[in-house]
Amino acid sequence: MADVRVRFAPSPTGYLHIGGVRTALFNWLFARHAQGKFILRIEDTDQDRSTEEAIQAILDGMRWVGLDWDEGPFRQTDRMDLYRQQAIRLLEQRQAYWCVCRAEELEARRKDAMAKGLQPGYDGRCRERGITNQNGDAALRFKASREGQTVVEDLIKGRVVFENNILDDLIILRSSGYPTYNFSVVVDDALMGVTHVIRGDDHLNNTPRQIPIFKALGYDVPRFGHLSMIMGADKAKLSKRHGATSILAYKDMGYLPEAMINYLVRLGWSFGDQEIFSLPELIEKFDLAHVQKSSAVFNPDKLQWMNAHYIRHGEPKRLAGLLRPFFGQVGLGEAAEKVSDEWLEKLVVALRERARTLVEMATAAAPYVQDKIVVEAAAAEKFLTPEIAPLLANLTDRFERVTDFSKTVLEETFKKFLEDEGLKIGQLAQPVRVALTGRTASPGIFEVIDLLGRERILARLRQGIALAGRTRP
RNA sequence: GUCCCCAUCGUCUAGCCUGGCCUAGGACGCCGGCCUUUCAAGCCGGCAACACGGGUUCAAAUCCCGUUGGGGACGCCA
Repeated sequence: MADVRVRFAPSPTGYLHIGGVRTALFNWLFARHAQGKFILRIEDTDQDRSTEEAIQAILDGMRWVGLDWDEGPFRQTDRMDLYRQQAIRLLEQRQAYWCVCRAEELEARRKDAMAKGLQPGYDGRCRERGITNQNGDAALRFKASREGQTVVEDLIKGRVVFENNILDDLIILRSSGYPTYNFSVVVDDALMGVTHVIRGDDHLNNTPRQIPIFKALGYDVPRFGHLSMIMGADKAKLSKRHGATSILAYKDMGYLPEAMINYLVRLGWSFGDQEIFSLPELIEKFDLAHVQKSSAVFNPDKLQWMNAHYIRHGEPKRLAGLLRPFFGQVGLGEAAEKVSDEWLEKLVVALRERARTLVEMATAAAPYVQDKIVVEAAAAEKFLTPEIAPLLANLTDRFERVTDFSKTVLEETFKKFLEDEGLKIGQLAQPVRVALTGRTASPGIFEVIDLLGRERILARLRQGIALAGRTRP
């Protein structure tokens, strides 16, 4: 077989959403697996709705998840001559004709037909009129066959048969001279040598309209594979209503691209019981045969679990770098600037088991990056009691006398203190935790100590003693 | 309305093509326990599904038909 060539062809009429990324991912994986080419093509023939910002957002999104392309990004608006040439060829071959029906008329007729329960398609009234495009404002229609069947041997759905009599003559060139989707895709897929068209389910009905165009133009028809859609919790096609569906929104919420990829690939594709896949593994194992035919509901909980997994197992150094931009978002921007990369790495190691997103991690980092903390009232109430005050004071004295303020020495000092006082670690760890972090939950107490450093430990211990010793109502 | 697609725990799925190994497996979530300096993580256990009805067969989650349900498409959008 010829070398595999696939493409991802989004239209820049909005941001790149989850569903688009999954389609891109499946194409990308298919290409990488087959050592073929992955082409990025921007379908911007809708002059009214396409925007430069959307193109940028698509590119940024693709880069963020790491889906790199071998060719492109091509823009259809740069290829107008090609479509017009091909369209004229069809006209000359008498496989296309000019139509002077007005858009408004067509719309009215369509509504009328729908209301009467008839097929809403174009009735073909200009089909045999032999109109010449004298005024330059006619649309060009493809003359579709009304007989026989068009069969799609879909790589995912299997054999799908369409009766040609349900097809109408679709417009391939608008009166503006711009090609329509169903025509430009065919021309581009043919000219770019695309061998496999892997796209959303919502295009399955377009396939029997596109196949005859490939044939009329004399090109090979590519293989098709139609992916089921991703739905929201309400089982409707994923849209803005379902909250953050822009892929970049997930970046901002503190998700890791590898978690996103891993989650998305499992939405419709499986390899036995396996859930976690590295990228090389995905490239090696991905195939269309194990792609689910039915649609899948997007499950934020599982994505979050997946993200937590990658945070826990990720390389601390990289995570630390990814974490930095999030401090600003949680109001720790200034405090975090003073922090060294080395220290931050240590912080990541301490926090990664309890953070599901980078936002959560940044939030949890507050007591460690800030100089001053506010002790939660309930925590102080419960653990910073008058009885604990002297113990805290004695511990502080011991810490003050320590000259080598290293984790090991501090831990030894702490344990020695427990021994001398005849205490179990559980009796003192919680009060100390509350004094040092202001919270009842934190990483291991010795990790906390290691993170804070002498000055802050002593200051917070003293603050804790003060809180514990105060008289209460 | 017409056409097309789909149908296993709440959700993602394995199994289906090539019927028996299925008392239907895994994962997320949920519940309980263990571990434990807290919270997590980890480990162990639990709840929970073959949409329905007909066939075919010795045997059906698996094959066939129908019903129901869900989704998508029917644009001078893509």
